[in-house]
Amino acid sequence: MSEPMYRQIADDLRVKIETGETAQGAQLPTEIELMDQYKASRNTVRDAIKVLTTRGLVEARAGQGTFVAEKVKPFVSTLTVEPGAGAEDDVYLAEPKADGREPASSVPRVEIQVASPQVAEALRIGPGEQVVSRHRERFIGRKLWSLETSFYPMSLIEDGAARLIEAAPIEGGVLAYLAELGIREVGYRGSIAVRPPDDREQAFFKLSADGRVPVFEIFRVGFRQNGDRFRVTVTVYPSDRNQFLIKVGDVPAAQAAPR
Amino acid sequence: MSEPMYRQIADDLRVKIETGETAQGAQLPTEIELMDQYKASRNTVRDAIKVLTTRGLVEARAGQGTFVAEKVKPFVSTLTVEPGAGAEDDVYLAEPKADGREPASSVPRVEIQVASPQVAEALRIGPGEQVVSRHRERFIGRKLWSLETSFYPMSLIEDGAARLIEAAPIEGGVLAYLAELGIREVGYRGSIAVRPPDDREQAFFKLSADGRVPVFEIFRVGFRQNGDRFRVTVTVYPSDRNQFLIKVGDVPAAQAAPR
DNA sequence: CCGTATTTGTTCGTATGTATT
DNA sequence: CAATACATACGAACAAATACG
Repeated sequence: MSEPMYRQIADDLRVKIETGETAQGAQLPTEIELMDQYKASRNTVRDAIKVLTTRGLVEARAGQGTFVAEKVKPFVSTLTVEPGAGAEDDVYLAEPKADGREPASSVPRVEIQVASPQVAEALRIGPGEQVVSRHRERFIGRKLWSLETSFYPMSLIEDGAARLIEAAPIEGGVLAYLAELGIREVGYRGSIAVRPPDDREQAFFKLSADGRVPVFEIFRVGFRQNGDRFRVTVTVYPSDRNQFLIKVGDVPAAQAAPR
Repeated sequence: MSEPMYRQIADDLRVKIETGETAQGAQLPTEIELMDQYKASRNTVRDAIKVLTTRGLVEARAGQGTFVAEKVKPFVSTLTVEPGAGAEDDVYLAEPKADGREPASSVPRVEIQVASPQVAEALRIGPGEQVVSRHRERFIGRKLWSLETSFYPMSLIEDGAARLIEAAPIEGGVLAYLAELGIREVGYRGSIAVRPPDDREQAFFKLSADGRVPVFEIFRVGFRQNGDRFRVTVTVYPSDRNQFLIKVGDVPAAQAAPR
């Protein structure tokens, strides 16, 4: 016939979920019960459930059952913040504290590394040159929010930015600290891509092991007055609970209507 | 012991693909051959391949075989284009014509619709009010690139923008046409999210039926001089072949180093 | 803490259907 | 039409995680 049985079952269950007939967080019928309902074998029922799992509609937990996934309220971050505006931290982001959720960061892990080809290219330094890497894990409330790594060329240290290599937060933000030293960011360029998470990201964000939930990778290059590139920041966000805003030109201050 | 066999097989194949031992576009061993190689049953081998399919690493074609997926060169679009700059079409995007790939659009499908709650909210019109919807399919070369729908409040038509309801392209772009009528966009706000594709999108972009490849949804609201919202544009891109740039402040004109 | 029942996870075997060459 | 390769479907068994008395 036309549609295979497992997809028909999946579709039937999907409709029940999307119309709310099966409530969020509620348990689906067990595989045995579904076998009965649809007169199908256990493997076929499982194939149907796998479709829903891949779409993120349900979550199966061994020993417990299969449950309708809870929809998470996305974090909204603004990408287009005028440089130098405000005492921002390592990020260019206006944090999503609007609805009372306050972002926080781990103490940075600071390393001196040989620049990866991508970072070297972005900073316009030679391959094999060293950079300072400052890596942090960021939270909102108790929720894991993002992984962020900034890379600075060693020349900044030689120019006096010694605190960059201290494994401690720089209060007021790195940008403010560098500005004191005369290194001002006058603009930045960013790219936004989506890719499957690597193992580290999967573990940190507790993403499903099947790589179903991709991550945003935001790659930013900061420019100083003379046009030099003085910093690269790579931030990774799970795509299922994040959303980004951009503003261009004159826009009223009122809140956006996301999604 | 620990790792199930199908994941071990998947991992082994993944490494072979990522190291290039199995070249792009090359055919994987058939399921029968893999059964032999790994001393596993056909179902187990298929489970392993399903993992790779979900990650987008391979593509199975019935009757032919399973092949290593070709990596597509992403289209890069700039999101932060100053309004009024250039004669852009229905989009706010600087098109990715840099590498000789020219974007093209279908003739718009124009409809008068009752605004969805989201569109109504974004345009700040009452629920149930009507809007003009202009929907287009966009290509780069022969590749499917994006689906775009713009919504305009009916009040624009009453103010003289009659050509908005013609099912024909507006040469020079809608923005330029509206500007002639004194309706100028002075800024916009956009949101970027990622979600699984719906059936229409899956069919149009020829995305795998399992919903593995999510789509970008870019939602933009345009503002005019008086702060009114006069247009909402929703553009959907497959996330596996698109990437976005933003520029803020002073950035040199040179090309970015994406990814 | 232990044992048992329940539920999903993994693996096998087998048969048949469908797409492609 | 036949051969090949993936897709769907069933049945069965055991493992692993969890819940509960």
